[in-house]
Amino acid sequence: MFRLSKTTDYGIVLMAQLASTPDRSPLNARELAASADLPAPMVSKILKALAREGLLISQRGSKGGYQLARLPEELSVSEMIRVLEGPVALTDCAIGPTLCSHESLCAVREPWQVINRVVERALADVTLADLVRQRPLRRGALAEGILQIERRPEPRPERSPTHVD
Amino acid sequence: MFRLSKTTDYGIVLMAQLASTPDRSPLNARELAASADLPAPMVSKILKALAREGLLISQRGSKGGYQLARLPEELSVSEMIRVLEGPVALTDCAIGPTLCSHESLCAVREPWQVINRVVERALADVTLADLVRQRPLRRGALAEGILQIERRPEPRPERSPTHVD
DNA sequence: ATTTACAGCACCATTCTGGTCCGATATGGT
DNA sequence: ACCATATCGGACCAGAATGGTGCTGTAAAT
Repeated sequence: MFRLSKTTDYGIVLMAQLASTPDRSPLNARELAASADLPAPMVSKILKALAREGLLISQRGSKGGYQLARLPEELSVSEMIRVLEGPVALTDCAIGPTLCSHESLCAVREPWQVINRVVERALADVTLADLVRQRPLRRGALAEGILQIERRPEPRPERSPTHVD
Repeated sequence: MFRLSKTTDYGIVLMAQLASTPDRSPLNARELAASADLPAPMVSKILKALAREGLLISQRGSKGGYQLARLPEELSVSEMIRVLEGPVALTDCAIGPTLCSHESLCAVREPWQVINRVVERALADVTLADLVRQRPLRRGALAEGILQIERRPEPRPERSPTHVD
């Protein structure tokens, strides 16, 4: 269905939770799970991964917990996705050459790389700080595009297909 | 890994193949599978789905096959993805309200909807005609953004994390 | 009537995902 | 020193989704 995994979804919610806490004392996994209403073992697992990858700082022992490793302004959605989900690659050939055996035949490779870069940039342009703010977007060409989209709700009408799962 | 399914990937390649054939006589599943070097039963299944959803016109019997239902300029990548993969929804709450039980707690819902719209629009702005063309992009604010991205290869340097699978 | 080729559907193996659990280790407090 | 608290690093598991196959039926052309 072209969606992020729950792991990533939860992970970003947890990061946002950490970013929106006023003080910077570490929060432990149980507290975070409770305040986000997510399954505790799952939360624990995700936090571990985020710490291992350097997006969170972990503190062991009593009074331990997790803190953001950087300022919310310096943590992009793209990076969180990459850490939890792996690299953004809509198709195999979207990253680079010689990953797909059909290269010589397939004419669609290069356009995919462009599309991929657009999506990645859209995600890189939103930071954790934007997520916990009311009006979410600020800088960059794509942010401008976003605002334009918000103004005109349906620029090119496309019928919603009668798709059944 | 945040990627499209093979079904969608193949489907778009097949659509592109049909868009790039000079004459508009129908191509059958076997021919398409051979020229794209993809497993024939899989190709057949995907073409059926595309025809059922109205993106292709099927012709039965001998000399039958598949044709594009519309001009390549009128078939967007977003639509092909939606037909083959389902609606674009990066998270559960990205579409609308009351799909997620955490709404009252979660502060991240609205930003996700915006991000989702950006991604969807990026995909809606590229048509099948663009995919089979050399210089792929034309109109719209996002297309401009894409060209800008192409000019400056790495606008905001982000370290590539030492991620292992 | 025969051949060609799509339509629909059931089926299967493998992988991925969401979720759980446990022993080890580090820290703070008593 | 000891204990409670928490993270760390695994293994582990059930169920769903994915990629891929096969078969029967039906429409069209010769």
